[in-house]
Amino acid sequence: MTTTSPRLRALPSRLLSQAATHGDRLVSEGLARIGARKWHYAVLATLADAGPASQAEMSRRTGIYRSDMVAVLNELERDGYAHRVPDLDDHRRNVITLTTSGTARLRELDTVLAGLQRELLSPLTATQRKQLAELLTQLVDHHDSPQ
Amino acid sequence: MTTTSPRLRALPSRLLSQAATHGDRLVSEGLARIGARKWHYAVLATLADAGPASQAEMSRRTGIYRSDMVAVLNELERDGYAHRVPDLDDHRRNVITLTTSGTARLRELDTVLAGLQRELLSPLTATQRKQLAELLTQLVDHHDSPQ
DNA sequence: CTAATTTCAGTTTAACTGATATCA
DNA sequence: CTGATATCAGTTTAACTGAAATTA
Repeated sequence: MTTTSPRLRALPSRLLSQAATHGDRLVSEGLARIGARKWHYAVLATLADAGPASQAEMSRRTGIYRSDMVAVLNELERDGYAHRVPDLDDHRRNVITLTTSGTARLRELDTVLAGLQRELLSPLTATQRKQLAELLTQLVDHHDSPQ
Repeated sequence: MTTTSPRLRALPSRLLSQAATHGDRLVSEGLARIGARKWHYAVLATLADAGPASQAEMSRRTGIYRSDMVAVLNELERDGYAHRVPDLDDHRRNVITLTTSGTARLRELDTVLAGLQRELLSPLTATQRKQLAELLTQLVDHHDSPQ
């Protein structure tokens, strides 16, 4: 983009925005090539790491809006990666579970995503990548629970 | 947001996205309180730092689309912060210039923005802030001109 | 004729809100 | 009755595309 103004170039919020836009595009395009989207990964990874849950709970765990979660699960179910099963203990809920091919799909997405992250971070050394992750985690955690 | 999955939590592209979203919101809300938007700042700062230019050139310098630049300049002109003057040497162009009150407005925005950046980076030490800016600049520059 | 400029009108996508029906 | 859930329908905003009119 070749920003000309030094003040603009150095503005942290703008640097964050630009880096994030680039990362998002890289990830979106990379996942699109295998017919996936980042929300798919978020749901599959969260199911694998934190176990089955209701849609509302999945929404809280991933940050995807309850209303958008419906569409994501429709797609994952259509493709056979996740299942909705009515919760017998609480009939308002569905229990979302990972299928066997969902687990396989997650492995695939993990591999593809690892490559995309490597591409995104290619100008940085291993130490710098670790530094960046730590700094960003601090920012994000502070925002999640200031004080 | 309390992301539960370790893989999600550690994903650099997601950390970037979340930090950027938070920063953007902070900046947008902060600027809105004084009736400004980040595009206004981008244009005023670029005019001050790199001098008058045509709209197309301003678009290249700031990264704002030529089509969106029209609306931004309409607002800046309405508020008396910038002027459009027809270029006598090239009648396709307008020359955009900063007015006196535009310069004052820029000073105001600089102050407000500095406070917002401080808020955004509040969980980081001065050294960490410098580190973060350097790492992000490396990412952004590499994307602007890979190789 | 080709290319650049300003402008307008429009698309796409993500993030978000609100409301409804069902059930605890 | 209050509150949570799944779902649907819709808004808002930023990022982006396309094309027309003018001039180099």
